Amino acid sequence: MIDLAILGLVKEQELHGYELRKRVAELLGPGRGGLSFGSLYPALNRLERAGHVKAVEANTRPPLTAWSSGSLAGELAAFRTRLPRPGSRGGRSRKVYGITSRGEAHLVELLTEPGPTDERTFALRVVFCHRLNRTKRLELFHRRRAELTDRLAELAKQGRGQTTQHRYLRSLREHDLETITCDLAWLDRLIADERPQARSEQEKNP
Amino acid sequence: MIDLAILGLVKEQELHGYELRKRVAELLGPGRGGLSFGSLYPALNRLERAGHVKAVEANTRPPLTAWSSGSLAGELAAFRTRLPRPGSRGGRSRKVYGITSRGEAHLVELLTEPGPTDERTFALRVVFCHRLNRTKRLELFHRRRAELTDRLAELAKQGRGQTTQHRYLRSLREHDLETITCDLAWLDRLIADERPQARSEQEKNP
DNA sequence: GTCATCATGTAAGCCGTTACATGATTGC
DNA sequence: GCAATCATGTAACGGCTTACATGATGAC
Repeated sequence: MIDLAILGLVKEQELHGYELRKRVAELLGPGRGGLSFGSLYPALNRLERAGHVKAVEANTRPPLTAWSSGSLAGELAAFRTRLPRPGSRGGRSRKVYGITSRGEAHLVELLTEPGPTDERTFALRVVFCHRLNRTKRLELFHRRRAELTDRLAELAKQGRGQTTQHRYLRSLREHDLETITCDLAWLDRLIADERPQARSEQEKNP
Repeated sequence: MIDLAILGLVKEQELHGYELRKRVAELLGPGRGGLSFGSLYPALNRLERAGHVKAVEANTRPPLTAWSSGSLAGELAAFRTRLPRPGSRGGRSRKVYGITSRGEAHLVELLTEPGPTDERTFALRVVFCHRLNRTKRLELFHRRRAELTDRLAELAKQGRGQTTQHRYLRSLREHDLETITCDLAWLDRLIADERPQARSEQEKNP
């Protein structure tokens, strides 16, 4: 989880820990919680030792990396202004990290590897899935879809068994059903949007 | 979390660890994961030391406790049949737990105490909220509702900021919005159903 | 000069998991 | 007799949090 978040973000732009934390929290969004320094900094050191990221010189002009279309421009600006003014002092207290080629490969692995995935991780995978080619991306979506239909089946199985659950359990199960159905519809939208013609349609009408 | 699950279940019926695990998994439902023995048994011992549960003699005829209307009857039967046949041998290898009055008080605390609550815990609280009076139950629902509207506000705030997020992040955010809205609608249904007249209406038309 | 914020880290602990060890009972 | 399941536990480890320690920079 944490590795995916870090690699995905430093691939987009060189960052230091403190800023990284903010970005992760923002990326995960409200309800999926944040990330504490106590886990972030050790993770960064670990990734550095593993050669997935490397410390780079704090760059006054961070490279404009490829969000699809100059997105995050406001934040890039904010990041720039927050840099120490050029002549303030020689030493930098911040440690800015960039991704290595090993790190890029690892990022793709983290996005691709199968096995059951929790909500947070899947959300991050979606956010960074533009790093994959369409085939791999569709695999990601379809694997998730299969997982959800399995849950749906299990839910239905449970429902057939005990008919006389009490009020609140019944209500919870109904809501579970709703939630999974909603998630499936979202996935189907994501999958449908991968059809090339759909994609260009969408770009025509924003 | 684990304490809530254990106390809630043993309050309904005296149970041993192995069976308890199954019930918890079933209660949480697919997608919210299960509970390993490695955490369950230590938790039971801890709760026993704390006087929240006590080991009782394995009872061939478990007391019919108050699900609203003889629910879970099938499972009670299953539990009964799985008991060692009366004359098989004197010793029992299973340790059956029942709740104590201290445990009952603690259960209400766990259902009532404020502070941010994760999905699993809230689900369990809903399942066991029939242990609370209507006032406390409504407080539970309203606290959750407030939490969700906060998230909604934060989501809206984020959306106003960066207009040019890329495709997949935008899609994720839209889905987050959908999900929270759906959760809120569910809560509103739960809250509405607590109106006395609504409740009796519902009992008339099942 | 002092207070908030930025910035990096370590240490202790919580809560859970997997893997292992052990043995009784049941079904065939 | 043997395998599957029932049943209880321990040990090691994982991943994350909180709390603590430290210090630079900027705003007023």
